[in-house]
Amino acid sequence: MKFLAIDGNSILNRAFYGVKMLSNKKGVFTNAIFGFMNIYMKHIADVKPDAVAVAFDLRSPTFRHKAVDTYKANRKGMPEELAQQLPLVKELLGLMGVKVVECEGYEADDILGTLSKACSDNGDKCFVLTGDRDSLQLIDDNVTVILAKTKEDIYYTPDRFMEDYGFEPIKLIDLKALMGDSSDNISGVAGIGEKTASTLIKEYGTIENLYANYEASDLTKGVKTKLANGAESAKQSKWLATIVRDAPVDTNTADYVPTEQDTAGISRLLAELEMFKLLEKMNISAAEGTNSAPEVMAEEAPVIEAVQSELTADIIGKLTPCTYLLREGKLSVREGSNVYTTEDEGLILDFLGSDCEKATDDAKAHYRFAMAHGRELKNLKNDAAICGYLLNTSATDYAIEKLCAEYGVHYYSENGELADLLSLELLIKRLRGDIEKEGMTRLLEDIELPLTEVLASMEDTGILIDKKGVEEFGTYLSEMIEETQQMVYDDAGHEFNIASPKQLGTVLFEEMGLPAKKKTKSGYSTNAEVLEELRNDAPIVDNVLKYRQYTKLNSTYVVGLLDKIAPDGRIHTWFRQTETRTGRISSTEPNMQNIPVRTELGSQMRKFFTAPEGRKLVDADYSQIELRVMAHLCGDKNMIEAFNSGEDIHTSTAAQVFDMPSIMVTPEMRSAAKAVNFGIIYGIGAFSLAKDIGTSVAKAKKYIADYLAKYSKVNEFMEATVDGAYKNGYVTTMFGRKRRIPELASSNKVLQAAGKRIAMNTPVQGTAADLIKIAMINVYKRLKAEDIDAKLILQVHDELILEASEADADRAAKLLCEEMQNVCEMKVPLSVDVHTGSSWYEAKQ
DNA sequence: GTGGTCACG
DNA sequence: ACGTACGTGACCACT
Repeated sequence: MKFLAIDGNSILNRAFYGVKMLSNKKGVFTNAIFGFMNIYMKHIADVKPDAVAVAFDLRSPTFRHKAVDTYKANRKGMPEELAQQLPLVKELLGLMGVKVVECEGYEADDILGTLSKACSDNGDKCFVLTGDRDSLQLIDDNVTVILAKTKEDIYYTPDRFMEDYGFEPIKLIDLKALMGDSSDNISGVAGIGEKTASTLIKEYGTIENLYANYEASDLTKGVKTKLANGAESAKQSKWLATIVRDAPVDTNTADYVPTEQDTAGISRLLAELEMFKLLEKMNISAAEGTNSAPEVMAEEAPVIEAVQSELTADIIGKLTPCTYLLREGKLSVREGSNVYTTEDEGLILDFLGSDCEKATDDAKAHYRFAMAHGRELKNLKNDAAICGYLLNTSATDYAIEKLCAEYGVHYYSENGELADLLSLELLIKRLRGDIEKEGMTRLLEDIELPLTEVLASMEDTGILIDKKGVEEFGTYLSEMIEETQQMVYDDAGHEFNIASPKQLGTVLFEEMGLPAKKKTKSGYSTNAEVLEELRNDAPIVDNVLKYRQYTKLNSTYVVGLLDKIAPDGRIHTWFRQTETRTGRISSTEPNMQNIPVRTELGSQMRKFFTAPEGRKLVDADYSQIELRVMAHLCGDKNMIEAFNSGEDIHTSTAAQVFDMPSIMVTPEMRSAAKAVNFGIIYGIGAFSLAKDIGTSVAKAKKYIADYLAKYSKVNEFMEATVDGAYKNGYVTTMFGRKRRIPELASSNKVLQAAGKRIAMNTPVQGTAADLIKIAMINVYKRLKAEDIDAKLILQVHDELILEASEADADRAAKLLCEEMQNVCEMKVPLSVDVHTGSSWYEAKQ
């Protein structure tokens, strides 16, 4: 038989350090489990074993011998993030029918030693999977050690070992006895390192033989002295380095044949851990575990034998509150125990436009479907994806099946295509209850759900783009790219791919010998910040920067946007409402929230976003909304006063921090104050501030200290927010939006510091997001109510853009400005700049 | 699929 | 000793 023996601790450890930190919404870390399972599944597939054992350490204080109770004492204790994953891996393996082996007083490699010896004695083939080279001593004709490395695995057979080490595997023990191993507290022979030890073992084989013969040998005097002094230590080290092969564990290999796996249990555990990809990989449906999930009350299960019939116009008129789904042109509506279906477009539109209260899972798509046909979606009362998002802004996917698994809601996989619909009703009930409990009902009903229709309308309307203008700009850029590229080649003396950071690094820092300032994981850093510093050192640098600018504009904006022009000549972006951790919306395909504006050349791009003949674009943006939100949230008198004075906020900050009248503030002082203001919003750090304004860390520290002294309530607010985040595991915005911060539970200082900054930033960024969302809803409603010929078309976080008829443009601008300014009563005024023009470029002036 | 880079707020 | 400000999305090279 083929036996696979796995060093659980070693593999889990490798997985933990090799996979980026992951956690589920409850803050349970999962990266090691994830990595372990990937390694496990790969080797099951490769080895195809008949029997499997996973061994774990279980050491008692009386381990081995009192004299060596410091053994492995200096090995770092397991970090908490890893420790909490250990029992979960064992549980998972148990559910999979795989035997977990632990033995009081023995380490995992002792168990592997014992099992592999049993196999070897039986003539069974044994594969030992580990990340630890110590186990290579177990290799023999029947035992192959698979050494798991970061990039690849090495299958160590006796031949392969001989090739690498030049002696037999068993002599690895002798090698270690000489050279020692600090991580295992094996002292070895003082003064003998890997090189000498290896030579000695190749020559003498074992330490016994070495000690019997070394005195008469031609070894140097120094080595002889070291050996003589270390004789006792060598002997003890050999004993320590020897893996036990007779631990008291079950050595009947037949007992390790995996038993049947508990698919429901696996599904429940992995859903809890939010490891859906793995579940898929294991060919288990995410829904399988939920039928027996403890949270599900039997009476909550809906009637499975729903009466199915064709939807008719007659039924539509009589529908009471219902849930529905619209998938690939097929509508299914559930009302009580009835399910109605239809593929008739007219009926579907009639249903969407009916007065019946509705709940679904992707309302924005349905609004768009209705709008595209000049119809409406009326009385939409709930959306499962939006609820799922509000309850956990960090998930990647809010599909019904996953939400069911996550919230322990019954999922009727046996009911085929209607499973989602049957489950949706229960799901909505559950999610709605949770939203209520978490105090987010108003956020859902007054902000997110109404916003869905606004976003749908914005997507549906789109923005006109001057295709010809963009193409001409592209032609110009192509010429410039060609020209700049040639100059770079000339400077370098040969052609290469300038877009490859690797090749560029070689050219700049090796061939041309420019000073490398920063390194990335994979080589030299060549980003703009680094190149900017080298600008005066060589002409190639300037040309590379220009090349980057031109190619970025061309590929991302010219080519990228031309690719997205719809038949109506407009760009219809997708606004994502369940994407960001903070509550902002995002924009994709194309991203209309990062159209260039900061550079002269880049901003030309905005000239191609236009209003059609007879219409105008109206653009309004909040000024320093996040700082104003901060002033409101913390209630600092000085900060509020600064905003109330109507003076430039950065000048005002400089005046207060440097304690002088505004008129004395120099541009440098203002710019430093501006940087500090930004830093405050991001969760300040002296290092980054220093880098940003090009000063010393010490000076940056003083700026921050002076700032926080002047605005003491800001300091108090930040501290209170971070404290609350530690206590609750989440932070909230002014309108009750929540974001969980699992980073704060980490014992990794860097991660925890990042968690603190997230805690400080999210209430501010999130509240600003709440505010503009409310403004959008109000603007949308008023434009309709007042019958103004204008429509919202874009949102860029603190900026809203309307397209209006020339006749209504002024009214629209006034309305837009009013709604944005008056969106909410605050302790500071909200200031809005509004402009009108024929293009986005003009309207932003 | 990941990392580097760069566009925006 | 190490990394270094918050939130996004797109494109390219490379594995």
